[in-house]
Amino acid sequence: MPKKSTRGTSAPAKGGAATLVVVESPAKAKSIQKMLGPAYEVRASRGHVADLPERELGVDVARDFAPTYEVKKDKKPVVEELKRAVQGKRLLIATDPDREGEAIGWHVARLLGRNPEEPIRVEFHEITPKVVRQAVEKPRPIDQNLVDAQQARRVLDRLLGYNLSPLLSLEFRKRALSAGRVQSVALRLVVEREEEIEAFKREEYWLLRGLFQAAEKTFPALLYEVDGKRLWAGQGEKEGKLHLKTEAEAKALAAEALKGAYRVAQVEVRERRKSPPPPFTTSTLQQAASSRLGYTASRTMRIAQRLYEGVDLPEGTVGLITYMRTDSVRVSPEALALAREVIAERFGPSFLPETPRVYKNRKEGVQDAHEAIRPTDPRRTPESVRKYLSEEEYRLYDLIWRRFLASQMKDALYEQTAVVLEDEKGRLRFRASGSILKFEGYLKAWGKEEEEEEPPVPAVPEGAEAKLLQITPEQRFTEPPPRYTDASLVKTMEELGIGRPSTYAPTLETLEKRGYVERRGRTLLPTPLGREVTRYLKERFPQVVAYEFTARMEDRLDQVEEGKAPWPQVVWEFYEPFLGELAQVPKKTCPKCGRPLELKVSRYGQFLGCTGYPECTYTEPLEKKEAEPIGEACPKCGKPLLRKEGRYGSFIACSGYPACDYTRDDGRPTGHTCPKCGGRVLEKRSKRGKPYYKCEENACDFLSFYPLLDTTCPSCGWPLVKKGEGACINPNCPAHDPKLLPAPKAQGPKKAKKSAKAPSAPKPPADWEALKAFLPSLLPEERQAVEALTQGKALAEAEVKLARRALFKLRMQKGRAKKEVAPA
DNA sequence: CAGTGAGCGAGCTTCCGCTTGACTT
Repeated sequence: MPKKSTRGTSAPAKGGAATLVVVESPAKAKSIQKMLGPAYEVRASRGHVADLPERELGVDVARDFAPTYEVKKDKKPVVEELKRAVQGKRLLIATDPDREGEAIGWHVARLLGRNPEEPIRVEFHEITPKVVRQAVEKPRPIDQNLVDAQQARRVLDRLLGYNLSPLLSLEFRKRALSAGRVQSVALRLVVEREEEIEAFKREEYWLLRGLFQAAEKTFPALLYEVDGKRLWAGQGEKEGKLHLKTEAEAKALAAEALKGAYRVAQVEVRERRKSPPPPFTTSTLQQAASSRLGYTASRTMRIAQRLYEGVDLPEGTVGLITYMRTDSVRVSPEALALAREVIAERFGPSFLPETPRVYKNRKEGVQDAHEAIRPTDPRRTPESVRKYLSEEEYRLYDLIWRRFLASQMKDALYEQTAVVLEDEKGRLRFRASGSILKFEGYLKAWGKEEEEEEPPVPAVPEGAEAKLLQITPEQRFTEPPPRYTDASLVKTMEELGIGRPSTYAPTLETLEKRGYVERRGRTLLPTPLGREVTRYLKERFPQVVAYEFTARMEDRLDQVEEGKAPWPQVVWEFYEPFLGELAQVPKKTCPKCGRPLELKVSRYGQFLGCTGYPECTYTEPLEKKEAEPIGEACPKCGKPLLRKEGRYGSFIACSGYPACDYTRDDGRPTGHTCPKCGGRVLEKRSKRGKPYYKCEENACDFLSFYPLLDTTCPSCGWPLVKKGEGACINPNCPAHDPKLLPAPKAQGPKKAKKSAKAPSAPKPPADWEALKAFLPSLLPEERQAVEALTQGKALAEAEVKLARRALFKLRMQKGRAKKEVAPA
C-alpha cells in the first residue's frame, strides 16, 4: 500500500488530473500529455526502474530462481517522483507493448503499491490523438505471462554472465573480464572470421576476355562455357565445372579460341526490376551509416538520439525523427500519406506507385512497440533544416529522409542484355552482358549502391557472324571473406537473433572496452585475449556460445508468453546443462594447502585468494605482467633494457634494477632529434588524450605541446613547432614565443605557490559528523591524516592529498551503508 | 607534462535490456 507522503499535497501535479499515465520515454510523455489533456498527468519511467542487484547474484537458485529486485540506483528519484504523482490518482501503465515494457509496467505498478491484476495496463500502438484516446478507455490487467518471460530472460542472462565472468578472470588472471549470452557469441563471430581469413589460401584462376566484332560493332565478351561445362571462377572444385587454374591452361585455350569462327547464338533482352529497401530499423540504420558515412554504431545512435529528442528550429524545438531503437519497418498511415505527397511534388508523380508499399517484419504477427525510423514529417527536407544542424546531424537526417522516401517510390527499371557467341563446333561459348538504367525510380532518392550498371552491349542480330579479334587471359585470385565491420556484425547478430536494437552498439563497445577486439579503420580485429577467451568458452561452454542458443531460448520464452510453460522450468532447462559444463571446469588449487582458489576483492582491486581463508592466507595478484626485453643494452651498465608498465604508463628500464636505476621514456618516436640533448623526441599522450612531445631521456627536460616541424628556426637552429606559420620554443632564442612552454620549474615561484596555499588551511568538511562513524574502515595513516585535517593542523601537501582521498572513501562507505539500511 | 619498478588484500566486478542525464576523487 502506498505510504502517506507528507509532501503529497505539494506534488507538481497538473491541476486536477485524476489519472497518472506512465510511459517509458520523456519525449513520448510530452506528446501524449498534449493528446490526453489536463485530466491526465503523463510521466516517464525512463526505461527499467527495477532490476536484480548489481553486486550480487540476486537469484535464489534453490527456490525456483526467485529473483531479488531493487530500484535501480539512477532511478530512485524517478520512482520517488512517480510515487508522489500517483497520490490520489488512478494509475495507467502505458509502457511499450512488448515483453520488456510489460515488465517495466509490472515493476512500476508494484512499486507504486497498485495491484497488477486490476485493469491498469493500456497499449499505444500508434502515437496519434485518436488511437491514444481510445487506448486509455480500454485498460486490461498486466499480462503476467509476458512479465514471466522477461523474468526468465533476465534471470538466465544473470546466471550465465555472473558465473562466467569471474571464472574468466580467474582463468586468465586478468581483472574485469566478462562473458555473456550476447557478447560472447558476437566475439566468437569476430574471432572465427579472422581465423577463416588466416586459413584462407588465395587461389589463382584465369578468365579469358575476348574482343568480338559482329554487325560492324566491336564489344568484349567473357568465355563462360567449354563443352557444356561452365567455367567456375571461385574457390575449390565443383562437380562438372571447369576451372582454369594456370596461365598455361588459359593460354592454350586462348590460342584454340582464336582459330574458331563465331556467330551470335543468342540475344536476350529482358527487363529487370529492383525494389527499394524498407525504411530503417536500428540495425539497418547502423549498417547504412557505417558503409555510407563511416560512422560507428555508437556514433550513429548518439546522433540519432539528438535528432529524436529535438533540434531548435525557428518554429521551436522539433523532434526530427521517430524513435531510433526499433526492429519494426511499420509506418503510420499519416506518415505514409505525407511521404506520397512529398514524392509526387519533389520527384514527380511518375515516381509514385499506385498503392503504398507495405513492408513486413521479420517476425510476423508480433505487436511492435515502435515504428520504423523515419522523419517525423517528410516535408522537412534535409536542405530546409541543414542550417540548424551540425554536419553529422545533417548527414544522418539526410540518410534517414532519403531512405524513407525511397521506400515508398517505384522500382528502378533496367534493361538487361545478354549476347551469347558460339564457335562453329559449339564447344566454346562467350557471353557479353550489359544493363542500362531505363527508369531511376527509388534510386533518385536513395542513390545507387555500387556498380548497378554494366556498359551496354550493342544491338546485334541473332545468327549474325562474329569475329574474335583478340583474346586476353586475365589473372585473378579468390578473395578471403571480409573482416566484420560494425555494419556487418550488427547484421549478423540480428540474423542470429542475438541482442536487441538498444544493445547492438553497447555490445560492440563492451568488446572493445574489455580488450577483446580492436578497430582497424572500419573493421574489427580480435585481440590475442579475445581469441583466447573464445577458445576457452568454446571448449568449456560450447552450449552457451552456440550460435543457436538465443534462438532456442526465444522459442521457449514464446511459450512462457503463451502460458504454456512456467518460467522457472524454462530457466532450469538452460541452466542445468550450464551447471554441468561449469562442474567440468578444473579448479585452480592453492599451492600451499591444495584447496581451490577463488576470485577475491580488496580495496586495492581483484586478486586470487585461497578459499581456506583465514586458515590459509595464500594470495596471488592478477595480471602479472612480465616485462619484455626491447633488444637494447643499457647505456649505463650494459645489461638488457626492458619495457615496463608503471603507474603512468609504459617506460624503458634497466634489467639490472635496483643495482642500476637507468630509465627513459617510452612512446612513439617522431623522427625528430632533441635540440637540447640529441636524443629522440617522442609523442606521448596525457591522460585526457592530448598529445605532447618530449625527449625520451628523463635527464633532459625538453618538452613541447606542439608537434615539431622539419623546418628550423633561422636565428637559433632549433626545430620550429607547428603553430601558425611555425614558432620557436627555444627559451634562449630572440624569436621565442614564451606562451609556448609550460611554466618553468624554477625555485622561486614554487615556494611562492606553497606559501600561497598555506592560508587555505584545511577545514573539517561540512558532513564530518556523519562521516566520523566510518573512521575505523580507514588505514591507520589515512585515519591520522583525516583527523589532523579536521583538527585544523598544518599538513604537508602529500598528507592533504591522502586526507582528501580518505574523505572520499568515507563518503562512499556512508552511501553504501545507507543503502543497506534502507530495505530493512 | 613532470613521476614510474612490489605486494598487499578478504568484498568489487561481471550479465542483458529498457531509458536518459551529469560533480566528484
